[in-house]
Amino acid sequence: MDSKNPSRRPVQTPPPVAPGSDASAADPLLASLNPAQREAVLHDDGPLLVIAGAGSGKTRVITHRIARLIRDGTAADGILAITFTNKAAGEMRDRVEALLGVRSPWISTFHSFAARLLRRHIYRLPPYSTSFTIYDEEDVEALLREIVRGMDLDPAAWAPRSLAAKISMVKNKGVHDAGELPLRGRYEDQVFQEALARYGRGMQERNALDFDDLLLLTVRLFTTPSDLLDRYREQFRYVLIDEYQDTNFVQYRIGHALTEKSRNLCVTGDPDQSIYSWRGADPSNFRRFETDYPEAHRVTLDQNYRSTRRILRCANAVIRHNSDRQPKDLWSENPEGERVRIRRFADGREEAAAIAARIQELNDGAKPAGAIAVFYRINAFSREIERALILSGIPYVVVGGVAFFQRREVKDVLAYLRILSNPRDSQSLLRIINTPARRVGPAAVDRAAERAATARLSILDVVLSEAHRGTFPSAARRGLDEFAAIYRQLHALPRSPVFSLVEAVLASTNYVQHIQRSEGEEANERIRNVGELENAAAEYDDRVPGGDLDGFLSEIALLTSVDRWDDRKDRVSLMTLHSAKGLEFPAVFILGVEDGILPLGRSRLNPDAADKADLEEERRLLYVGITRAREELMITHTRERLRFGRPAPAFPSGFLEEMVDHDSEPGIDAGGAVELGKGSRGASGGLRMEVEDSPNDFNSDDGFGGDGDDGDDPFPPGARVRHPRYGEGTVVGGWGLGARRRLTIRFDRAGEKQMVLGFAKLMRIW
DNA sequence: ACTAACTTAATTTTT
DNA sequence: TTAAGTTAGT
Repeated sequence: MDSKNPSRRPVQTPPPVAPGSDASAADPLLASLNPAQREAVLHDDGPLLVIAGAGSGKTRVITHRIARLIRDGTAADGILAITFTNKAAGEMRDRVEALLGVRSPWISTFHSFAARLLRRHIYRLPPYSTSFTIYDEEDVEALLREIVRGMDLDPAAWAPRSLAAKISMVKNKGVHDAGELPLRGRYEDQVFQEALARYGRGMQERNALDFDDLLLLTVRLFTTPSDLLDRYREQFRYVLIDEYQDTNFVQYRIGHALTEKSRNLCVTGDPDQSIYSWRGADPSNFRRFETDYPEAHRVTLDQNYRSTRRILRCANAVIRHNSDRQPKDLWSENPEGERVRIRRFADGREEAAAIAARIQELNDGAKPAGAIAVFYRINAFSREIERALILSGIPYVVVGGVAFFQRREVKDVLAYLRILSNPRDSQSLLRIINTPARRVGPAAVDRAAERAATARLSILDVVLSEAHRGTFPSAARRGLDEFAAIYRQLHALPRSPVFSLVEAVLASTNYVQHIQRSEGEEANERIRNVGELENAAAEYDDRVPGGDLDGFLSEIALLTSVDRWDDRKDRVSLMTLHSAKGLEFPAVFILGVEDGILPLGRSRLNPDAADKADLEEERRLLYVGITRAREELMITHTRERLRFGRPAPAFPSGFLEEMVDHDSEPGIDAGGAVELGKGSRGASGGLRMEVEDSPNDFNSDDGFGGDGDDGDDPFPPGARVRHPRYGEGTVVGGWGLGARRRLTIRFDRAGEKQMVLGFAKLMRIW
């Protein structure tokens, strides 16, 4: 974390000086490091593997190592450092510069590195050209939708989204062309192969790359015979890769290609924090590293400087339940700290209100809003907490969520810029050819696409050509004329500053007026967003000397969800657990820790749905969340959750029971749960969890509401319920526990039915 | 070709 | 609940 906000400065205390290391102690780059950290910083040539637990000062090690390499004679541009977010890259750059007062080396994400490399060299990989466009998910899905239509496939069975995911998975394994797919005879495989082939051709025609292409084509640049790889190997004497547990195979190959000769690859990470395997990340890259670099030196950092001991015990207790891991417990010399609070609420509203209330208390104490974060598993859960914070007048910022650059109005304006940059980007062209509306409908678009195909021209060429345009019906023709005029006017402008280009787009299209006309209440917000885009362009012009349109477009395409987050402002930060990776806050709230949410899916009622690997990744996600907290941690769940606007019963996550550290004194406070807690039936589970205040059913045998008749059962016999299909009825019996509980319900009209609580969309009436 | 009214699907997580 | 996609009427 950056230290601009004093409330979030790392709590690292200077560790004791290692015995017999006077020389080291005198070195300012080593003075504040513990022996293991020093070892990593001082390690000279050759591969280095740093297993760094949460809060163990990993970033410190990396920055100090870079600084040391430079001080000891390595040229700054002889070092390449890869981080997980652009924000982390920026902070690392600042830190290195602060340590040495020199220009920092090349630090960026894999994707940004690849984009920069490709801008320079992609001409070697025809038909791509330097002004390629980076497609985001939406662009990719739009193209796939077209392909699915073109292949006459059932759009339900071949949803663009899952198709995109599948394509990405394949690419992450290193397959780029359909021809490289292992051939099997199954119909689905053949269809997939054909779709992939069409997708590849479509992207090439458009001179467009998706996120995976950036990496894959970089590998291809390096493996296509030329002097290029040698040149970069020569340049990057040292390569460092952070968050190694979340790199994929293609990224591995990039790192390996660069360092196969020099052997100077340093990787840092923590297998317990691997949370992106769904995106192709492959933690076995650690193993691969040790195979490919058998001489690697290994350093483990397990002293935590961030969290209180209670928080750490909670984290250790959770992660210990993962079987697929090397045992590793974090330890700390930090104070014991406050108890970790686990709280249950009736519904999301109460949960949010309670969190807001606690935040208020913290604000009144020593913790400003900027010291506090709220994490959730899915973005949709930000709503309720936002509402509560607004109600309490607490300033907040949602990190990530619906990304700014994905907003419709922003993408429209960007589409004008993209078609300027890359005339082959027909996806962008089609987006704006009739936006603002100029009477160019689907029929005209189809026709233009057809003519383009037969004349072997781009659609833009057809639109720009007087001759082709003349063949359209008069209304569409006038619209196309108008578009062509706008395009020509914009095209004549210089490619920088970008700000002027944005202005020109807005002016020539009357875009703001268009918003006012077509949008109702949201018009103002959308206009504000367009204004923010102007700011972003101006800011880019200022910050990047020599930057042009291409640079601006690739930068915003590769922004990570935390990149736009200004952590210097004093606001509560709201984000997903995924976005929380790498961050830390004095106080952390994790909400919605419920079965089916965290772990997401249906693991408890339906253990087969999520396999063990998925479950363990969910557990790591919680572990990441817990270990973000420095002093205060509160974890909440509810008994009822709105699903698609309808209330549905919710059950505590199985992970909650795991938080108890059996081997040491209690660090968890599961008491004080509001209302409802009528007390548990017999705390028979022994010392499962220390509960101080009003005990709730954490103490019962399974951590869930029982099968009995007390206030803990959301649907006791006699309860009246409503079902969307069967109408109203009365619960007459039940069997089983938690979400798996089977209820027998006598419906007034439909008769008696058995249903599983977790699946049935039941609402209690009284 | 455009608009308004309808249906329906979606919730992982993100470069 | 909400957004996006579909259909029917102008």
